[in-house]
This record gives sequence, C-alpha cells and structure tokens, in this order.
Amino acid sequence: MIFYITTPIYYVNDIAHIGHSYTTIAADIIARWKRLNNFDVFFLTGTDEHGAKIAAAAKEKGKTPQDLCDEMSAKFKEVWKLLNISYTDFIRTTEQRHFTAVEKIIQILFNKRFIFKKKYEGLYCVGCERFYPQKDIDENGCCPFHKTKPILQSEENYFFKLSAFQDSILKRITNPNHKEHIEIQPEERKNEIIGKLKNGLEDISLSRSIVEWGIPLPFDKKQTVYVWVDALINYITGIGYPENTTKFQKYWPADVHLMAKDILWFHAVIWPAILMGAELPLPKQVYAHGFFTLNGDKMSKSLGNVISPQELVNKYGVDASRYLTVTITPFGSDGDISWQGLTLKYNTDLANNLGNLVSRTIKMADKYFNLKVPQTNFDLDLVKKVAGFLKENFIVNMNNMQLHKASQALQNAIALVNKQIECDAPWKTAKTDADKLASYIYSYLQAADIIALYLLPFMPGTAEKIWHIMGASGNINEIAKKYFADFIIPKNGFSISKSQLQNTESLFPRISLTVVFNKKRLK
RNA sequence: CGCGGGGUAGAGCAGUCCGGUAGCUCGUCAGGCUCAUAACCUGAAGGUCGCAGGUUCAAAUCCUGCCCCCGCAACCA
Repeated sequence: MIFYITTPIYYVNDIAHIGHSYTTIAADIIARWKRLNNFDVFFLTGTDEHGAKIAAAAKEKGKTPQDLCDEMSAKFKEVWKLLNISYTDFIRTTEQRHFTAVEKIIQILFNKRFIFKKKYEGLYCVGCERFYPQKDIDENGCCPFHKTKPILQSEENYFFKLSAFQDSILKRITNPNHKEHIEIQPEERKNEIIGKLKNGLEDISLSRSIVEWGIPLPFDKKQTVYVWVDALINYITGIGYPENTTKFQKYWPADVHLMAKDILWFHAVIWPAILMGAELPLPKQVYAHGFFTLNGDKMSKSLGNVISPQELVNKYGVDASRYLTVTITPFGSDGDISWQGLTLKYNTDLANNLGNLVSRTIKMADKYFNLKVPQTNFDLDLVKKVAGFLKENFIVNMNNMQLHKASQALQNAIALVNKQIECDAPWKTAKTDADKLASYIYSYLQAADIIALYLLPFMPGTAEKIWHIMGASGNINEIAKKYFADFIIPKNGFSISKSQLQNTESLFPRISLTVVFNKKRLK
C-alpha cells in the first residue's frame, strides 16, 4: 500500500513560524501513522525559492539569491530536524531536478497549445509580483497590500488556458464518483472553491519577463515561469518526474496535499488544470486547514506576535510542542491560541493526565516490586478495555485527519486508566493481598504500553520513553506495526514479567501559569 | 441579494451532515483518596443551544425569514 503526502513548499522570504510548523507537524503525524499501518509512505516537503521578492531581498543583504536561498532553506531543515519531522525528501525549486521537471511540463503545455502569448498592460506591484486591475487599487493609487505605487508595466506574457478546464475541474470536484475525483476538505472550503469556479475562470499569466530569478521558459529564455506554477510542480519533481518513471508511477497521484486555507485555490484548481493539460493523474485529496489567531489577533510580522517553533520547543519540549500545535484547535477550522491556553493544555493533557499516570504507575512498581514487572496471573481486562476504546475512537479520527479528536481519544484512554487506579486503590491492596496487587500494577503497565503505541505518531520520543520505562521489550515501531496490523496483544503482554522498569524524572513537569503571564507582560 | 464561516453554562470550544435524556477543558463550590507532577477520583451549581416562525410524537440538530460578528474576493501556513 502506497501513501504520498505533501506539505506546501515554504517561501524562503521568511523563517519558519508556527503556521509552517502546523502544516508540517500535521503531515508528519499522518505520515507516521500511515507508516505504522504498514503503508509505503512518501512524505515531501521543501522550499520555494524563486521570484523577484527573493532576488530583491538578496540584493538588499548583499548576497546572491542562491546564497540567500541556501541559507534560508537550511534554516527550514533545521527546524524540521528540531521537531523530529520524518520527511522522505526535501525539494528545493532551485535544484536541477526541479528545472528539468518544470521545463518538461511547460513544454508539454506549450505543445498542446495550452500556453499562448498575449500582450498585457497594467499596474504591476513588485511586492505582490502581480498586476492589479484598476478596481483593486486603493484611493491613493497604491497596492492594497503594500501601500506602494504600482508601476505601469507593459508586458508580452505567456498565458495558461485555465479557462479551458473550468467544467472538467468542477465535475471532478463535485462528483465523488468521478474516476478522477478530487476530494476537497473540509466541506466548507470545498463549497468556497465550487462557488468561485462557477463564477468562471480566467486564463492566467504564466510567465514574467521582468523577474530574472526563476526558471526560464524553454521556448523563450527571456521570460521566467511564474513562481506559483513553478512551485506547484515540485509535487511531481519530488518523486522523480520526469526521469525516474518507476518512482514517479509508484507514488503519483498524491493521496493528500496538505496546506493552509489561503493557498487552496492553487492546489484545488490551478494545479489540477496543469496536470490535466499535461495528461497526468490528479491528486486524490486536497486538505486545507485553518489559520491561527493569537489572542484574537491575526498573526503578522508587523504586529510582532508571530510564534516560532523554537519558542514552543524551548518552553514545552519537542514532543509537547508537536502535540500542542496540532491539537490546540480543531483541525480544519480557524482557531485562536494563546500562551495561557497552550500552557493550560500542556498541564491538563500532558502533565496531569499522561505524565502523572506514568509517574504514579512507575512509583508504585518501584515501591511494591522493586522496579520489576510483577509476576502474576494476568488480568488483561483493563488492557482490553483501553485497547478496544482506542481502536474504536482513535483510528477513525486519524484516518479523517481529525487530529484533535484522535488526541482526545488518547486523553480519554489515559483517563480511563487513572480512574481504574482510583477504583482499584492498589495502595490499600498492598496491605492485604500481594497477588492482587501484582495483577493491578501489571495491568497498568500493559495499559500504558498500549497508550504508548498510539502515542507514536504524535509524540514519537515520548512514546519510546514510556515504552522503556514500562519495561516493554523490542523496538516500539516494529511492534506497533505488527499490532496495528492484527490488533493482537501478546499473551504475556508487552511488558514481560521480571523486566526491568525505569524510575525516571517527570516526562512533563508542570508549568506554572503565572510564569507565562509574566513572560508575556515582559514581552 | 458576491462567496464562506460563526452566534451552545462565567471563559474557551465540541456536538449540527445521519433529529430522541445538552457534552468537554478551564474556573467555582463540596467531598474523597494519599500511589502520583498541589496530582488523581466523585459529586454539585451554572445553558429558554442568536431571534421568530414552520415540519415532527420529538429540533442545538431539518425548512423559511430576520438580527449580529468574522473571514475571503486570487498568491501571509
């Protein structure tokens, strides 16, 4: 079974912020989940490096565009390493393999007469790298975004016949039974796209004559390919198009293109049009998640309220940051976040619930059984209950990309064990019935093992730690793969009797909320 | 009539597609427990589910109309 998932390639005019990491962590969690389900997964991310903005930024810093791109691209890679992102490949649009792919696609479109030349005169904003119709210029005659005066630019450009694909795209999006159906998620975003599509498609300009930092058109070297068209093609470059046909045919079409809502249009409409023009299969699903606001404000550089992944990691650690980033708001819709909210969720879900469960279990195992998995007539009732619950509630949500719901299932499963401990009251049993006590502690260890398996996609490091703390043997990833294939719990459980347990420090030390408030004020 | 989303306890949100005792986290209050990270467990208070109609044995959920908030309208994840 094959699974190909992508994130957008990130534009190197900015360093990674929580928005970038949101998409990437989510993709990573899905990729890891699919791997655990024995899929052959290809997970692609990368950087988008062309365009006048990059060239201008480089010039300003006294660097060549390529140097700037190398630097920025490396920074993205560092962040992904920090966050334990398990991408299969990292594509850069300045790589030779990408040039080859873009040239090939553009040439095909040209040969099929989907590209034509047209003279165009209009108001061009350098910041936006686009022309504006008169109606979109503000009252001062400036670009509505950059507040700078656009220049009157006359260009002879190449255009892509997007309009030719309107009906076929609409059909593929609206009809689930179409053999090339593109599933757009979530539903409300799909409605938006359909609405816009019905308003009609205009042909889009596909080349720029004044942007030098780009890929030259194969049939007119004086012009470069419009950055967006350039960027989209990365999804096929990354898996070997056009040279490695075996690899390409193995992984294409993509199972999911994951992104934020702002760039859905390009992925849901323009990208399929390009692919259809080139007679390539279409992606199966395009999933657009929402935006974060911070304390109700839009995150923006000008407001200076952009959260960086490093800040999160410094405060909460890698795994907690991964977890919090994707579960703090419902996946798919917009959501408001705050440092208080993040810290609260950290304390509730990770310190009080998960961390404390591990802690109380291991301390009891230490106190009563000297850090050895007790020997017992197995009582697997609790384990079966937890396993059954997770199988029922976690998996379906993972497969529907409802990451926040999947994590909720995890939390509920953990709470189940906490409740059971309360109900068993092993600290009382300790005084009366050694055998019963052994079976209690044993069942908590086994339940924690199951929870660790399900924790793997979200918090790979923590899951492995718990696995070892609980005295479970073997490589957790291998065992998880086996478990998710047949859901059979080994007869003696995962933590074998007499195995050595580890009494370690708290996995997630509580964070005082007042510290957060103060830090925020200082900022 | 441009398109889309939202209006559910003090706060933040889920539930709405596939009608059937209104749920979660935080906060508040009262109890319990003492293995544990001032944690964990139990219970309570608190909601006319934006407004008005309609369909139905039954509506937060379906239909109609209205009010208010917020995005988007082509390149900030």
